[in-house]
Amino acid sequence: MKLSTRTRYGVRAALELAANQSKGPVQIKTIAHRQDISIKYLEQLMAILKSAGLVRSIRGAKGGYILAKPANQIKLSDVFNALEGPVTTVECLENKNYCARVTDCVTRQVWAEVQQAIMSVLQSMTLQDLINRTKDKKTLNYQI
Amino acid sequence: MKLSTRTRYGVRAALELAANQSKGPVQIKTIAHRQDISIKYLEQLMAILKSAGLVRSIRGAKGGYILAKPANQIKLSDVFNALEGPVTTVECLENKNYCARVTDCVTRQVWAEVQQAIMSVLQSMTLQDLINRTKDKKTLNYQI
DNA sequence: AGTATTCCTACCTTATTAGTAGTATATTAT
DNA sequence: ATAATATACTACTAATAAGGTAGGAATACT
Repeated sequence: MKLSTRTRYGVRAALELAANQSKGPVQIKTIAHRQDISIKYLEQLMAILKSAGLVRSIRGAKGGYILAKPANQIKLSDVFNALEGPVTTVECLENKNYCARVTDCVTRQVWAEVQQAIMSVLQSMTLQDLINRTKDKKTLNYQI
Repeated sequence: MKLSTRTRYGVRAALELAANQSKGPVQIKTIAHRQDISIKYLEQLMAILKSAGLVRSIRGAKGGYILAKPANQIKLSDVFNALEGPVTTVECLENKNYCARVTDCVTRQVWAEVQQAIMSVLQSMTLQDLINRTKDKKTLNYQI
């Protein structure tokens, strides 16, 4: 049940944008450098966040990325969903036709509860909440 | 954040044993057949559960597997941990030396909360609880 | 025009998951 | 004893996904 680097990197990148909301677009290379992520890889992650409607891009010189909405309106679950896909611990939670026993399968219920537990945590936090948590606002202290 | 078949199969196998606790050992091939799992693959999963101390094996003819403890003393988190490894959403939760910023990293706190949420669900259920949940005790209704 | 940036798409490498195969070892029943 | 029935052990293989590279096209600012 490990988190993919995709999600971890993506959350960190989103936080970088959140921290710089007032200061205009942030370039991929800046984020990549600050967070120690491959530029080319991050490029792809940003594209995912963009198509999920969480960030907006500005092309060309002096371009970069900005959040598409205020940081207090972006829940961690939004970022998570975009990058990790829906938190579907098992196939049959998404696709009811996956298995005939769906209606009263005990293990399915368990995994559903696990999934719900994860989502409640992630839905309860916005990017802004996380920014507020950081003690030293200048240097965002996360690198996982 | 998908669950591996390893864990899914393992939980189902453990439930088969729980359901047959009073009736002596259950053979791998029986479980494999009932749960539609490859015999050879399940063999390996049972070995993992065994080395985790959750089941005991009886070799030779009329042998098979039984739970090492009463079903109400085996938490789902035990089975999960054995098969999936500790629910470590990120490396630094296990290994504090993994990253220098550990002490006040915001994202680490988030993943820790997620991890805690998952564990509380799994720790709150025993195999017996799940058996009790099944409506029709004869045919264990799970196949995910 | 020139430079800086995102955009797009294809590729590659490595790790993990899921599964197979074969043989050795232990236990029971005959 | 011997045959039959189980697990135990170890190695191999195939498929998939994760993580990352590469190159150039499109766009926008100066």
